[in-house]
Amino acid sequence: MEQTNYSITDLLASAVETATGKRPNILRANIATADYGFNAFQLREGNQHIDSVIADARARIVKTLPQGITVSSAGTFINFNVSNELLSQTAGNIAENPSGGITPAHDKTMVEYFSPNTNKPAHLGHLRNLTLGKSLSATLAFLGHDVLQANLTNDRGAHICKSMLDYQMFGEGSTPESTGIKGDHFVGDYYVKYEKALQKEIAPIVAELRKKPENAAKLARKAELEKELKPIIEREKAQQEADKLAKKTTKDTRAPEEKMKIKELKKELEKLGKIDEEIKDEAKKESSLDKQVSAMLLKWEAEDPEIRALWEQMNGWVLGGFRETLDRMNVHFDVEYFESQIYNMGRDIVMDGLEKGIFERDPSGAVIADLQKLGIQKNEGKKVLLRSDGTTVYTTQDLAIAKMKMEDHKLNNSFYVVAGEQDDHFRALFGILKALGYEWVDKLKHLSYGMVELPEGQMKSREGTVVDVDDLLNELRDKVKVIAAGKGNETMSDEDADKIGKAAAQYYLLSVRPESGMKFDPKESVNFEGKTGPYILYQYVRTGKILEQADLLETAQTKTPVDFNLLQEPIEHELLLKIVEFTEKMRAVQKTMDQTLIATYVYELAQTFSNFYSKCPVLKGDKTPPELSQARLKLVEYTHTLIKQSLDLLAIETVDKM
RNA sequence: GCUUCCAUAGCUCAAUGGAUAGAGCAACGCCCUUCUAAGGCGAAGAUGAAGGUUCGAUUCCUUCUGGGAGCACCA
Repeated sequence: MEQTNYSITDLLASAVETATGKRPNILRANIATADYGFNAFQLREGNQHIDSVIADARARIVKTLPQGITVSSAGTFINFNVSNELLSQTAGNIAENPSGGITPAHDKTMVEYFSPNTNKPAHLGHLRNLTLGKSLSATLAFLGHDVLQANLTNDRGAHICKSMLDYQMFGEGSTPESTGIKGDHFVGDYYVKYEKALQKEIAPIVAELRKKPENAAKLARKAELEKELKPIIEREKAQQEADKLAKKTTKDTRAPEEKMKIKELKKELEKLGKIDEEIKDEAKKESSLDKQVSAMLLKWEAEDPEIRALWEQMNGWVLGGFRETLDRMNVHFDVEYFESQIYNMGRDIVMDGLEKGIFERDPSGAVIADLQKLGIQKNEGKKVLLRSDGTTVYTTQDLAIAKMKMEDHKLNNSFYVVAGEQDDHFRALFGILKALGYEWVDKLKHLSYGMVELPEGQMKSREGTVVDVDDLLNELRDKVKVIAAGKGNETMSDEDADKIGKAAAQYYLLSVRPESGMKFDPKESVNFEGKTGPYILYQYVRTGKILEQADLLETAQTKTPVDFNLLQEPIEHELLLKIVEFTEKMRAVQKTMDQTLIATYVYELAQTFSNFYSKCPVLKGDKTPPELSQARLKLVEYTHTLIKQSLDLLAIETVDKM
């Protein structure tokens, strides 16, 4: 029985392997005259001349190629052309069964993402996290994993007590219901108010501290340095800009001593730059508000009924707010962890490690892991696992959760979707687990992603420069409605507008490699034209519309086999090649776990389709004969299926009308 | 100071060690009597610097320059 073919590159690689004994890496051709190719250097043995390698290989390969494929060569490449017949057949197989060319994993895999704090609403960083986590989960499921989506809510600690304290003082019994404010925003407002009150309280203390001779001296020196360096830095910047424009590098003519001096001054300024923060931190020690927060945290830990009741009430509000946002993003977790329930766990793991001599006890009584000794990092570094008062820290809990996850759910893989700020934390966590001898540690993976930055720089909740997820989604939804109305569509539902707006945001966030940071300009970043979510949805709507009309027209389904040789337009060939690329892309995703590959692919597919759409009428009887119409209709059908499939993997919802 | 990530077109981003480094936005010029112009077509525009490995480097290695993030009793 012949095996169903899902991959042209498989066919090609196998043919070459049979012919030459070597399996080359087949790429899509970069030139117009060929479809696929590989560099013949891959076949070379020793110092054989490349031309004879090519001639020899071609002569052999031509005998092993399946029907519908021809071979040629150009430069150091051996190239192939594939018939539309064979491409269509493969495309049909993929559309029928998109994961057919993938070896399924049969793994049980957990994806932990979101991980919010219950003191403020979700912001843009969380949206990148949600988008990546949700998409990773969908992709893993497609690859055959049995996926458990998990969330760890950080619902206790000093930061939670801050909003509690402020509410206790000024809340006056108001609630999200009584004020009409969404729960997470309601609580977040108290968190912000607390921070403001704190700044106000410490202002006089800060003023006093600034007068202390040592601080005053530092501050004066800082001002002096700033004044001195400002013109120099401005000149350097201007020079760099000018060089960039002129595409050259101007030689730095300053004397070496001068350069050294400037460098040292810059370093000194950088150190002094922290003086303001240091003074504030010192002032906070005097703050009655911060003392009250600490007292409240102690009461919480002692399970004081009044504090616990307030905590439960406020957390309930926040979680209710999160639930709304998550529902809107279609995120549903299978497993929910709460820090309040696990923050005390992990002590036994640490004590066990201490007994075995893996950890050490600090003179102060704290238990620490020496990261250098454990071979986790080259340079000096220590991590506290139990505080000197015996209480646990973040790392302690994470040791416990990792173990709990692996053992309770018998996982084959455990992904943590967490921002790159915590790269060191995960390196240490995994290293410590390895030192403790847990053999499953290799199954833990940190999917790290970069910060989302605004044009003004990093988002800071205290400075009110955060982009709130709910606000952003609302703005996008409204913008979509305005655009739709401008195009004559006055009746678009809120639901569709919301889907299109979300697609814009999600696609933008998924179009950048996770590890790199990204800039987000609220005014410009989320467009609706060009390489965007709405563009892809628009092409999807077009495919759907054609298929719908075809259904209406062809009341009697033609049973004659479709003749794909009727497809003579270059763009039809290109579209087939793009459709068939789906399997290769998914194999790459399987290897790299990088969903942005899918984002790129689905855009290219949509773009190729759009080109096809403008050049090749499908259902215009006067221009397109029925047989050709039928063949083109198949291309539309395959495209429709694979855009939908790809968007599913990105966790982007589709609409039927735009 | 140490660790780590990054540097590609005016801007935002692509490119498993392979062919002429791709897109989108912005700016310029065309195309709606044609399945929805949130569209299509055209022209213009780039690998931070210097070395090294290789038949071949945006990709790997070293140094430099510039940016982000992190550096034990927060999470």
